[in-house]
Amino acid sequence: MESSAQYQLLYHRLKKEILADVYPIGSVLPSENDLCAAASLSRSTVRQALSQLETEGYITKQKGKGSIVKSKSRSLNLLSFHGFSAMVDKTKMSTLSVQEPTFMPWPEDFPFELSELEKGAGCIHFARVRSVARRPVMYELTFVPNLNLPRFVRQFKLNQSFFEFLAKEYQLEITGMEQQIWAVAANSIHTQHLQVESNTPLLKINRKYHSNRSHLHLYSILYCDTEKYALGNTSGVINQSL
Amino acid sequence: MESSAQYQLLYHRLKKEILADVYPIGSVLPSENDLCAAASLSRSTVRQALSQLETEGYITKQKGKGSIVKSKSRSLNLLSFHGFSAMVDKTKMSTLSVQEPTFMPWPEDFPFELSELEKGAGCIHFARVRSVARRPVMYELTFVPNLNLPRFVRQFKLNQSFFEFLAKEYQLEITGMEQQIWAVAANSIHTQHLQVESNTPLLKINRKYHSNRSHLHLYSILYCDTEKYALGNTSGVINQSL
DNA sequence: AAAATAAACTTGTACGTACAAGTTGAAATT
DNA sequence: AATTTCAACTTGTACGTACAAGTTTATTTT
Repeated sequence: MESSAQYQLLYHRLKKEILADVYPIGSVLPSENDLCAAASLSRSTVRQALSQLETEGYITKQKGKGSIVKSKSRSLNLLSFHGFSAMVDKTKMSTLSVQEPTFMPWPEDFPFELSELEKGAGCIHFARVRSVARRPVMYELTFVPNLNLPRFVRQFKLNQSFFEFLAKEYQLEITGMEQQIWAVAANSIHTQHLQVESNTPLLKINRKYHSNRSHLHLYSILYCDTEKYALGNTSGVINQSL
Repeated sequence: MESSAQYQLLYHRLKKEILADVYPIGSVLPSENDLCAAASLSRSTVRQALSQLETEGYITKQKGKGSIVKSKSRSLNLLSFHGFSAMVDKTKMSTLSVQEPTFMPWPEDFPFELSELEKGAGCIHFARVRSVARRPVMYELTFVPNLNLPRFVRQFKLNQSFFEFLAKEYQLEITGMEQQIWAVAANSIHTQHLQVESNTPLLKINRKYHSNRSHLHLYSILYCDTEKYALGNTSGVINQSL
């Protein structure tokens, strides 16, 4: 962490504590004045930290009441499976390795444009199948340019979170992404991995992730069986008021 | 406009001026000190307005340089068609009315949960087909609760932008949305409107839009033929957890 | 002329004060 | 006991100061 600003330090601390359930969802954070006293900071500085938590969706503030913890992450938004009414139980999710991480040249029909830097570096590729309640729902192909990611092939285990691994091992954070979405008919590869009949409609998503290393992008190709679980996400600033 | 706060007034003024090309994309806003002097405000207040413009994606700030206009809207991200490499020519897009706006009760199998307020109000419904280069690509069903939207049925023309109409007529702004996405096989209704063969894979998207009126939501059901054009979007700062 | 330096900008961080306005619960009144 | 009132919270808005740090332009020096 190289953020030396006081409000950034407080922001990170509060975010960690929210994620660690020190302040569970629905609970109220200490008041601004309490945070001032505890951290020996001015109210302006404390408010700057809280403001960042608010814009990132972790808390909502209510005049007269306080700062209420809203959610523990805003990234569920990007790629989460939903049942028809309730969120899928995370304990029922599992990941199967289809292709262990290997170093290889970029595929010839790679659907994304690559920079010269990326082309020259070659890529690391792996593939996984995600299941919910033992039912395969997503077949995911990931491609990473081999740029300053030492020991990746050996150290990354496919059953762990890819993004968390990148953050912990390389201080690499995902800052944004572009995606394109199609509906396609399942071919023989998909029928095998997703256990669906041929020509079943599948969601195909091509994703390019941007990171805090300006020239390093990650690429994913996803095939999703939405027969039972829809792919859901949320975007923008949503007003609460349950 | 019922925002009496000074920073809100400045925020709205600057936003309008950005949209009106007083400050085109890439240009630099007046410096914070200039804005202070011009509006007789303190720098904190000016910074609060600029901060809001920044989090909403209108400007980026750069230390030492200034506030640079980034984009004129943040909602195009939500729904745009892409060709394989370049954006589709907007002049080739057209809209066909399938169902003119009519007042009706909510459908019995409506896929979203409705509040009691919305249920009681009934809904306004209309449907459109969007085409790119004379090829139908999207069949869109829209449902709006009949809440304080006078003259809607009479005044809204289906070939105009729905969101722009709401903004201009009712000062209604879209602040966010939730969506669920499926891949489905085309049935007889879709084959008719989208001119595709039966069982063609289609993208189905259910959307709930949130607005600046906290109890007013808009609902859309979309069917997209992605044979030729993918549905693309970009999302800003996101977090890990995959 | 070229390079180093300094001055004059810009935004970023951090401190402080004061009061407005919404919420809550205890105290006083009925 | 029920209601009203008020005090003690909470966040929101707005003002001010001071300095740090990045960028650009003008000046001075080489």
